[in-house]
Amino acid sequence: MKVSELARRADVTAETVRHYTREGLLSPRRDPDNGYQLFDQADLERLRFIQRARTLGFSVAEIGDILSHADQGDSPCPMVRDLLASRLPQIRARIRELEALAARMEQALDTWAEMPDGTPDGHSLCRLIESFPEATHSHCCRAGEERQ
Amino acid sequence: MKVSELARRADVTAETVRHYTREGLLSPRRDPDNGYQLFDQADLERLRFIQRARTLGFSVAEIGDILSHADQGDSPCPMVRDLLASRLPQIRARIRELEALAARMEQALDTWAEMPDGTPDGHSLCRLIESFPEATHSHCCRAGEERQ
DNA sequence: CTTGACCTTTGTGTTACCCATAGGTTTTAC
DNA sequence: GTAAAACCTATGGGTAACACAAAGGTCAAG
Repeated sequence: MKVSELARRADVTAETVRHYTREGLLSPRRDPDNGYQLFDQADLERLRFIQRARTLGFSVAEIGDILSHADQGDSPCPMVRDLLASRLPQIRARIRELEALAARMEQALDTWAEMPDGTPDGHSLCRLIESFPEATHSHCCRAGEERQ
Repeated sequence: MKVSELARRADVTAETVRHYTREGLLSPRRDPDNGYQLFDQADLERLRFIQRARTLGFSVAEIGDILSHADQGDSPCPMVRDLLASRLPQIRARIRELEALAARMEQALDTWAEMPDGTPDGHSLCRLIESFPEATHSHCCRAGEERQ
């Protein structure tokens, strides 16, 4: 099957398939006539494996390591477990950061509900934000990013 | 003051100051002799404003909008409130995603604790991940990224 | 006068893709 | 039979918020 068919069967975009191929996670044969990439059933299973691993929080690079380990006949399972175990506390920390962010946002909205809109007077840019307490050096907190 | 001093006073890196300057959030004077960027007290306050806004989840581009609004004499406060109000549910959604991710990771680790490490036999890449149920098309869930 | 500490600009890397371009191929429809 | 639609290719640029390295100018101290 060609790129688009593989992509459809795994419910990803063709671009994603090409991306994984570029990164070496998939290695399709080539049609000698036209140079098209040809995937088989094993590639589909491999792609589904990649998707499952992604939902477990593995990066594409990590999955590449896992796969090439497995391709060489080594069991990647210990690596997988270690990666997961070390990632989990990071995820938990990230959740706490975002909860703190949400709390700050809510507190800000509550506080500001009672405040007038300040027209900048040259001294204050936006009293809403200026009145907000400076994060007491929490070093680990980044603002929330969102996708799409 | 020069870049490094401003950075030190606001507890950010000099690179961050240069970044904000490149993006137009800061507009230092230039020393006519050597071309060095010169910041004053107002820039320091502006930078602290930027930091507070960042902890509230605003992007650098959004803060740029807020600041140039304010610089033109318009009150940015309604914009600020709207942005925050629309961002908050996204943050909450992100938190739910990460909690689901953490739960999947824990479930995987629990399940795998009782499983042997599988050496790949050509059919299974890694039983640990292959045994993991495929995320039932949750479309909105990305794996967790972390910083440093 | 030479370190060393600072400054400048420019360009590259990070993550996981998405999108645009330009052009070749295959399939379908009239 | 041929032309348009739908697919394929490779390449390069964009995203967010910086970090970092390179190559070179500036400045205070010893």
